[in-house]
Amino acid sequence: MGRLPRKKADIERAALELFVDQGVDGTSVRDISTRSGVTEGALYRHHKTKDDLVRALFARHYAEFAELVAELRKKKLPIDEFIAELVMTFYAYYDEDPYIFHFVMLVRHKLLEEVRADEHNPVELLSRILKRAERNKEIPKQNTAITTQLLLGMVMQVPIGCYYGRIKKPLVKHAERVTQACLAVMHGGG
Amino acid sequence: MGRLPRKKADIERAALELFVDQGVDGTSVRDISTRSGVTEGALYRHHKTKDDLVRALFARHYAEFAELVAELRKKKLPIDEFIAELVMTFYAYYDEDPYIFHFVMLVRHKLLEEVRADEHNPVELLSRILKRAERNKEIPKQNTAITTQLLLGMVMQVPIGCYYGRIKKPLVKHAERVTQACLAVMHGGG
Amino acid sequence: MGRLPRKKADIERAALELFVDQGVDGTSVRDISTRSGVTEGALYRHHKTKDDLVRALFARHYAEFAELVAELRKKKLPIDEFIAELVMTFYAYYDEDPYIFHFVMLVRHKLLEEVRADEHNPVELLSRILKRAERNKEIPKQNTAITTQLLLGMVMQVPIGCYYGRIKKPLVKHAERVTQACLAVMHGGG
Amino acid sequence: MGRLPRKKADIERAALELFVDQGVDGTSVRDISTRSGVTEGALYRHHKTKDDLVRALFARHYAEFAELVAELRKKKLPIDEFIAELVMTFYAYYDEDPYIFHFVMLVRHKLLEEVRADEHNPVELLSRILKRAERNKEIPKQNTAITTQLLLGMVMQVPIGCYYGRIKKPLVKHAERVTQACLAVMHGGG
DNA sequence: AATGAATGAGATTTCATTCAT
DNA sequence: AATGAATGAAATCTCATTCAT
Repeated sequence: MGRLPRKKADIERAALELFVDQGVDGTSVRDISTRSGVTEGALYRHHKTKDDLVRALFARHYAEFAELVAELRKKKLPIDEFIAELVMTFYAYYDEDPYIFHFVMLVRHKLLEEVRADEHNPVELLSRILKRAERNKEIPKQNTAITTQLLLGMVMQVPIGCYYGRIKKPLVKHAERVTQACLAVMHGGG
Repeated sequence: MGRLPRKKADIERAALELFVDQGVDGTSVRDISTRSGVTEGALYRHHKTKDDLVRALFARHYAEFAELVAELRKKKLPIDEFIAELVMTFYAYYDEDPYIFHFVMLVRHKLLEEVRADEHNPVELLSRILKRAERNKEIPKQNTAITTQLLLGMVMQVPIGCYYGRIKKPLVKHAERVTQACLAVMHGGG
Repeated sequence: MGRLPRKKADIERAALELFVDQGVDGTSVRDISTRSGVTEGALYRHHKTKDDLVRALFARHYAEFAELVAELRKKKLPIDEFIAELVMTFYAYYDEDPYIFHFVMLVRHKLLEEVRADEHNPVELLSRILKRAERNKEIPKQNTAITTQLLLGMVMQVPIGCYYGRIKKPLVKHAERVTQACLAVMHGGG
Repeated sequence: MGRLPRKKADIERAALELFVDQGVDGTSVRDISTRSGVTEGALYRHHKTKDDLVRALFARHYAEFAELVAELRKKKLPIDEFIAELVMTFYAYYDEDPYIFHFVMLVRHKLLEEVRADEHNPVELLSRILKRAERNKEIPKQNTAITTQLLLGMVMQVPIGCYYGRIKKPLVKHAERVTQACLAVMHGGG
């Protein structure tokens, strides 16, 4: 066997962090190689292009998160509990590694189209959950498309506020407040 | 007799749209010249550098919006009405030209630091408004930093949902629902 | 207007000569820029890629030559005179600028497929001419596909021998001998 | 018990074919490893460098062919018979493995200088044979340098036509016609 | 012998900016 | 004001070769 690909992880971690801190276009392959202590060429053994690296990171972490959500769905919880657990799961995930969250946020504009139709897409998923809750009379009749965006906006903005130092870590401490807000919006109707 | 500097406007419009669609770093001066039908050199007649063009666009549109907000503040409305009008103003602004809205969102990370202390900074502004409302007992005691992010998240996410076709235009039609959600969150305490 | 593209010709000439002397793959863009006294980037204003430069040079010179042949065809000469003039035209062309000839020879493997079906393709053309001569009883019945290759081989090999110093310039001095050989092969039948 | 060094053969065969199809510079070590199903590093177990591989292939196959020609010379045949046998030998060689033929043609420019003085060099050889035939009055007085190129051109062009599908395999079937043409050119004088 | 990750030098290409026209 | 060729620096990517396993 050849050498173990010990530096692959270093490259990917450096890339992830730099992408978050400087943007994808703002990060050169040289930046990545400098930060990871690996030569530029090494990146290309593991990923065909820089763009491929971005896609691979996105796909991996997006899949990871989708897995968490899928597990949660299997429990068939009532809507309120589902939201509570979703927020908690999400924020625990964030607390463990904020970079992953911010990276996924950062590139989803470019790459999400590729998984748009995917039912693991969190937006799509939340939308379906809300529609079903509406049918089940768990929540009042409403424009669920809007509600989806409202909940999403709340849940996702708090980590962003955290990144900018406006919200204190750890996020899980705020999960209850956010959940409460979500329930208020959901049940408020419209 | 001086005719309008139409080319300048063409350049700036092309730049604005490309920046939104491809990102700032993802848009070359050549892209701008191609889309605007003006040569590359011409850009430098009107803006010292590409970065200057970005800043000029941001400053102009951000100032425009800040002006709207400033007018609103002068009215010294009760918190609920202020939120209602803010959302409405914001969404009317979006409906008039979504590109401007998305552009401002896009570059605020990079450029807002320069105006961070600015009280027109929407985050800062909303934060202050909420703190005062809390002091005035208009809303219950709460972690206003969190509430700020929650409201912001809701208000800003809806236009994004619109960009991706999940929400129907015009946005002003959804202003009431969003306002209602904001009030519920604000008054819900936590 | 902008600067005149004065250096475009320099770049193309340098490229042509280097391609012949070192091969296409053996010639770097830096080589071209050094020899032409122009920066590397300049090449990319006039040609999208290095490969495009190769194609442009080939297309231009191939077309030039095809034009010569087309003119010749219009004269509707008897086969012997046609061959005589073709060889003479070809060698005069070579004497004027040997690099062009060698360049076209060099890259035809890669690029000729794009013009394979083209009736301006000299191989195709010669083949047709021979078939018609056969039908007109100007030459005896034979495998014209083979004869085409035989004539082609003779006519093209002499310039190559010239390149390696085995044949003295100018080539036109040898046109008669080559013509004579062609006629012998053509009329020899088989 | 030593099993055959099959991998070495696989590498060399893959290299040979790729060199012909894509050129030497146009073929990377990685291409060779992919096509041969052997890893990149393995190549360096058998050949010091890529260039060494090229030289080894050339030397081996050139030597093979030179051997054939040497045998032929020993027979001291009259010029006409010599040409006939040379063409036949050459084409049988081609029919057995066209890739070898094309490879030798491809790299002879670069590598033949090392064997330029070599009397097995086909150009040199043919040239000497013709000069001697001229001295022996087997053929009329002529510019043998030109005649050499003419014969060479014919003999070599037919395999090329075969490569492009203009001539049908096997080549040995065309040997007689080519020989006949060679004799006509040789004896035609000039 | 074999593997394939990693290196390091260099190739091609991009691009904001300058400048002769 | 405008043009677009040219620059120069830096970006992305390639690739023969080495080396730890």
